[in-house]
Amino acid sequence: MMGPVRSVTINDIADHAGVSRSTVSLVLRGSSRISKATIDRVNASIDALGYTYNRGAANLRTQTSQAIGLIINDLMNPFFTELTATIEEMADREGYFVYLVQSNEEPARQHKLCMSLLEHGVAGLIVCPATGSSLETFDRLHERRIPVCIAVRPFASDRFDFSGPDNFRAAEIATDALLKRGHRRIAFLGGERGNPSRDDRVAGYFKALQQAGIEYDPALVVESRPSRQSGITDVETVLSLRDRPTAALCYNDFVAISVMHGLRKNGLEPGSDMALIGFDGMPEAEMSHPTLTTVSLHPREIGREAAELVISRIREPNRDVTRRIQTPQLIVRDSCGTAKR
Amino acid sequence: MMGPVRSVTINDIADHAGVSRSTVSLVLRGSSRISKATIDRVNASIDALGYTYNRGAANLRTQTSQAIGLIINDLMNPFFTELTATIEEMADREGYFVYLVQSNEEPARQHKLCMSLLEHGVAGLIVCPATGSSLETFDRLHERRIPVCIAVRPFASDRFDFSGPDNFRAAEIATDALLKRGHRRIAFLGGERGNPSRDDRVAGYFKALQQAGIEYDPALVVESRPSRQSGITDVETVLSLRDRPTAALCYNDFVAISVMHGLRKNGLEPGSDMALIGFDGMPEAEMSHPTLTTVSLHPREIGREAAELVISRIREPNRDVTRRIQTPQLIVRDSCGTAKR
DNA sequence: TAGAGTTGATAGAACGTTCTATCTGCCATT
DNA sequence: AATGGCAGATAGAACGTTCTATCAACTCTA
Repeated sequence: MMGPVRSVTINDIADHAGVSRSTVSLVLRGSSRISKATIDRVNASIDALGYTYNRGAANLRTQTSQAIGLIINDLMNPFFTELTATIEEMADREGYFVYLVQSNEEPARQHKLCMSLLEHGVAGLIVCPATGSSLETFDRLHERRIPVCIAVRPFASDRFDFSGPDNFRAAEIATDALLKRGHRRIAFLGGERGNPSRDDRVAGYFKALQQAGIEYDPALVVESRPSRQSGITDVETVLSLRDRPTAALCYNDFVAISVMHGLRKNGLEPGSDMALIGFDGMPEAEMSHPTLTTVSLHPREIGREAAELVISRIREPNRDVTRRIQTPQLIVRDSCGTAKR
Repeated sequence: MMGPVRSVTINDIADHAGVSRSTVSLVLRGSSRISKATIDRVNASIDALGYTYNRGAANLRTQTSQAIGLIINDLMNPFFTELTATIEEMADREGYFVYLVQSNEEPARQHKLCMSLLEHGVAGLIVCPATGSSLETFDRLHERRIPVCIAVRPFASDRFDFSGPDNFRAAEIATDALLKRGHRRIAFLGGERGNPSRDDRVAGYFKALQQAGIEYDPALVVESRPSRQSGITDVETVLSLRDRPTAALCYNDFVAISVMHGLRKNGLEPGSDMALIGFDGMPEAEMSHPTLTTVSLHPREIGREAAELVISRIREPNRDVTRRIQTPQLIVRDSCGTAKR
């Protein structure tokens, strides 16, 4: 019936209210140099005509933007959604809007998304680098001089601000907790080589073993691309060894929960037959059975810092590069062998 | 050190390549009316100068946009993230970009987000209405004549396209499955009155009971705002009854998993001591212990249809309003009483 | 060789804002 | 009565694109 209505602009408001375009613009931005009477008249016209502010046009004129791009790896992972939730809160509070996208851990897609976000005119970017990220992407961002904060995984982070967890320390803490409970054969299940988070965790695990004087057994470190099922095969790999481990670090909480299923599938009880510790501290960990001992990486803190960093760099583009590292924290529950039931 | 670099524009490219602005614009859009030689020259200049396309300026000129706004209730809920993932895939395939935001089930926030998305110039909107949504929000959208698809929960959906599950049928299916297994006292745990999804499910549950000749007992229907813990108190409410239920429908899979914890906390075993069925069909349901019987609402299908509907309406604004209802599907696992171990 | 096409490229206005500079009254001061 | 200052409002250019109309240089045809 009705064709696409030509949108109501600031000019229409001006005509309707009998003032100039400039005046309407000033009213919209709450200028103090306009009289109460005109303000009221303009606002009345705005209501009457059903006006929507065209932020794109304004951004074009002012060469600014109130959007921040956020690239996460996986929307389905609560660690990233918690991170996202905090970033959105912070951004909102500061008057920014978040364009959220997921890279699916694909560097090519990540590159495309970065370019797309630039075209969409973001004022800054928070990127959780995909495993296998190419330097080219970040070179491009750097030469465009766009404020960027790298989050969660340190990649090319000497040139950009960074907010993330201390993965090395996290694995040390977890390994120590298992050692303290008397375990000598401890596996590390899941994660792919080349993913800096995973590699740092393996390094921390190695260091803790070494300090306890335990020889490192490569057969106990199982690599795999994390999925909802991967933990099952990961744990079966170490169950097939002559000398089985009595405990395992799992790359993240997802893997840990899937390892629980793998154990049950093989007639073993998670927690008592094999002690388990995950990483991330996602809320679901508390709802698993047995409840999951995990090293919380404080996604909300990481998100808060990342948002702060990118916003502060938008405002002050030339300040020094800064790194904010969150200290991880062990949350002891039932899966690490102190089962209470 | 370096101030904010004035961005490279189409004019700079034109100067560098020794052609006109119009020519560069045509090259960017892949026009066939430009000679191979000029195309190459222009592309060379684009690479040399490091140009980024300003989509905002183009949108202003063409009065179009390739962005679709998506408002979901809760980023932390896998049902919505699966929905989102499919919508993003579809949008991407059709050349659209998704602006994703969450309403946190707050109508006021939802209203603000709608207005904000309009200002950011989306071509269309997919909204999963928050519980307690005000009609005003949707009136505003309607008078602005912006293409809108309502998803998941039918609200004001006589004026807008809709894609969602058949909640009534879902509850009938679930209730029948429990009746077939011999249960007579079946509870309905979680969800808030006023949430159309929940109300439809309760109605379907009621209908199935009625058809089986079972009298409806209001004490078995427990209302609560769903959270990661709410199922615990929900189930404790019905455990305190003289005549306890032997089975329960849970408002969604989250609630169901939390109900499992509530049962264990009270010394009961989920599945054998109380049969449980959830709704949504989220991937975690397969990873719980016992594995969760659930009615899948096919979030991916709902997302696919929603994306199709909004894109088709962007292209053809005046076609008739359409509704796409997904038929739910029971996925039988261990929690409904057929435990195999 | 004049006219008609065709191919490739272009000038200038337009999209909806904001910014800079300026203007009009009015009041107070001399 | 002339001057200065101030409050409130405005005209016109500008942001980076695309669109409409037009142009210049060829090639083909009769």
